Amino acid sequence: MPELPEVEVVKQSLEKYILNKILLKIIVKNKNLRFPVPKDLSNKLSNLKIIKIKRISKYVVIEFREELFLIVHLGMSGTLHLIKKKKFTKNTNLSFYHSKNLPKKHNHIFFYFNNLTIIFNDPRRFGFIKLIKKKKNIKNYFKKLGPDPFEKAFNFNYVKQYLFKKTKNIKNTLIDQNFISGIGNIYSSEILNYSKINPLKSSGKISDKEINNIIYYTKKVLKRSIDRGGTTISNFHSIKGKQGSYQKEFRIYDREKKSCRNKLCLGSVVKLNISNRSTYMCNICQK
DNA sequence: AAGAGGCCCTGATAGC
DNA sequence: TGCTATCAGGGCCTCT
Repeated sequence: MPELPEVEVVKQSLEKYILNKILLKIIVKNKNLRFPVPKDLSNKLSNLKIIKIKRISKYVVIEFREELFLIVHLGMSGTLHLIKKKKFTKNTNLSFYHSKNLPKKHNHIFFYFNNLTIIFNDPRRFGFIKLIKKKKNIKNYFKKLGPDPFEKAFNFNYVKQYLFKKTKNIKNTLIDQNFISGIGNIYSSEILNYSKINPLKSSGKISDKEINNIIYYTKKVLKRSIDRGGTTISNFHSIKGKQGSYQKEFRIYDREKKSCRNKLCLGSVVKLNISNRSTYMCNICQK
């Protein structure tokens, strides 16, 4: 699930359900995620109130009292699920499953609250959670990340300065978290198609007009996706909680051989392999 | 020292 | 049907 929009949706869901609540305990069923889950996690966090929930790039940061921060990363296949003791309602937010639809396998961590439980599920285990003490260490942990696309720091001067000295292709630069944080493989293709830029074009050769397009469409695409609840693809289970629907609006991603959706363009979608990852582009309008 | 590529892991799908 | 190969939303690490 996890590029910026999907993580933002998860963050908003968590705010709705666990902000200002007290965590009772954590049970770790499988500590072998991307990084081992710390042993004393439950001891450190039990009976502490959650006072803030943030998204930083593709990470969710849950702040507890006593300056303890739980960093959650969903990797490629991580999801959070909600079990409520009360009756499940249609208002139950995105990204959570009704208890009866909880996947049978790969439920690694259980976070217990008074009337609900949050479950971290991740088949591929590229996700992880990490505990950090003190605010200054949070800053330090994320110090290499580029600006968030919605921050003022993501502006023409910044992008121009960053790109002009780079030789690698613009697609790889867009998904480089040290440049901008939050764009991944799907949205990079979408943004470049809207911007009419060939993904293989050298970053240093991107024109001023193209820079403005990248900035404009990055915000536009990500915002639109957040509003649609993010993107849901590769469903492992047919019955889920409410899903994101941005995949219905894909203009280029996963549309190989279909026609380009840009206005007046008669091109068709080509699939490229760039650094061992799929990239989609129009064979006519993306120069 | 920037950039390319391998790798971590499970599951879905395509092709034979 | 049952095998094998390939691919999947990320990012860290190593090598050049």
